[in-house]
Amino acid sequence: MIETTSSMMNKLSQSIEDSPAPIYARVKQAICLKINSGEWQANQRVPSESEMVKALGVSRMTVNRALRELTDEGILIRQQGVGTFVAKKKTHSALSEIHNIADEIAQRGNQHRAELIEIIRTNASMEEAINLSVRTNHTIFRATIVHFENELPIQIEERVVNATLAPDYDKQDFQQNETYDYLMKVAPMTEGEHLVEAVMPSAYECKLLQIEANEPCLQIKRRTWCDDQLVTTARLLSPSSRFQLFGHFGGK
Amino acid sequence: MIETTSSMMNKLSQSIEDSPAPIYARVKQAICLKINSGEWQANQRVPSESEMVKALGVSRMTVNRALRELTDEGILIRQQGVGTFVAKKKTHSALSEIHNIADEIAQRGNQHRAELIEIIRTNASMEEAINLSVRTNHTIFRATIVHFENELPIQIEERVVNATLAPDYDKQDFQQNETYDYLMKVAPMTEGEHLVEAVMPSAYECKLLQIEANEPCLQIKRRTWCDDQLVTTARLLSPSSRFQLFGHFGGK
DNA sequence: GAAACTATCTTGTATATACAAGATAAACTT
DNA sequence: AAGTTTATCTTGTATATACAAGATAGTTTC
Repeated sequence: MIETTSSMMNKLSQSIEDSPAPIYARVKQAICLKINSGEWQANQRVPSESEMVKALGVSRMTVNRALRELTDEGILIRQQGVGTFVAKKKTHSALSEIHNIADEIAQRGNQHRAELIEIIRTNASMEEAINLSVRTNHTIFRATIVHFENELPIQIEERVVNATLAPDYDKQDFQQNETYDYLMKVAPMTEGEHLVEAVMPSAYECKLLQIEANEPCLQIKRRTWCDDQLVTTARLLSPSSRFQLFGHFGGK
Repeated sequence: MIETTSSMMNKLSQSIEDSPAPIYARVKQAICLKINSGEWQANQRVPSESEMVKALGVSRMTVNRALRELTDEGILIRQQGVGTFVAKKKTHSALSEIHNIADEIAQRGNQHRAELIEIIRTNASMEEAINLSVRTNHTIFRATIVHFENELPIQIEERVVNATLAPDYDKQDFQQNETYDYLMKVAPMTEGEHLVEAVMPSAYECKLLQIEANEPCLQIKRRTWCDDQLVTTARLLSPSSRFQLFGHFGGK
């Protein structure tokens, strides 16, 4: 069956019903929904601007902005005189998916164990708590955890958690690494960023990691948000001999 | 001396003289020039849209597009009802994008220069040439390049290139970093992977990078393919004080 | 048949206009 | 003096209109 343009637009017009978001953003959402649901496949052509104008009842400039921004974001590909097409999904680096070291270790078939060194509940800005230039004056948890792979220390986790969003963080079982699942449950991460550096560990950190003083470490600072609210920040420190980051891009 | 708005716009109007690029792009360029030259400092307020309209003789929507895109790119910060400000310069690299250090440095508004230390054409397996467990028995180029940001060494690039796919690699201008464009031209990368580690540089590498012997470095090993053929492998070494990896996921 | 032209589709840009909404300082009221 | 209103600045969005320019299919011309 050949899908006609009108059938392509079926639910598109319903999905931009009135909501607080601006129109161009709703148009973007509606298009993303079509793509993510699989209804609009990669390389497939999407309706032209004028068709969307007719179907959605908005002006062409509004549709144009939505399509242009999605093109900038790599979701669509446009060619003057030809049309607009769904871009192939970019497989971005596994770096963005290593949120949970326990899962990674399990995936390697090794045994994971976490050791809670310290956890405190305090009232401090996130900025004070971890050097990532963020301002929130909430009650926070500050935890230090050491992760083991087959009883060998592989990572120090210094985590700061927004206690307003995750009030029961300290009641989780740290040894079984329930903390990650708990955080995802109470405040599913919608946005995040990380900073990767090479650093020399302090003497105390060397002791925790059971490494020589001259071994460099990979440090990952990560911040994750849920709907514009900072949920948690983390500083992850791993000795280079036991931890590497691997990423893959392009291809299938 | 207080800088008046009119003096802020002095050369701005001259710099968008007619050229092939669209007007909004020329407005963006002119603003970037002001920022990169240091005339508009970080956190400083820039002229309002209506002021730019008057000064440049273009419509407000065109100025708005230029400012909006620069905001999306993290160059500017806008606040409704208040104004537009120069954002603090970000000194990190985007991890999700393909690495071309020259472009990244240019994007930061800094000057890039590359120095070719050595290039040889030889017959060896890629596996021998760089320790990444890859087998190809082709003729290869092996080059060592040092990249400078504002005359400060920021990265050592040890590159191995498949000479069958890129026969004229050694004829490119290394100082101008034509090599990246050349590789993309002869064998557009369709797939790649990278491995990130923290390492201690050798004495020779410290000398090339002009750093102390105890400074850890971020090492990125990268392999890129074009249609299942290995095009090039690279080992990129950057001192932690001058180079960080940055990644962003989720959100818009 | 081949080349040139044309109509018509597409996206890309530029403009004027309009109103909404956030922020701020001055003016006003109590 | 303290709070309220108002005027006015800012950015944010939505629209209609217009023309430019790339691509393509069909038509005409030679």
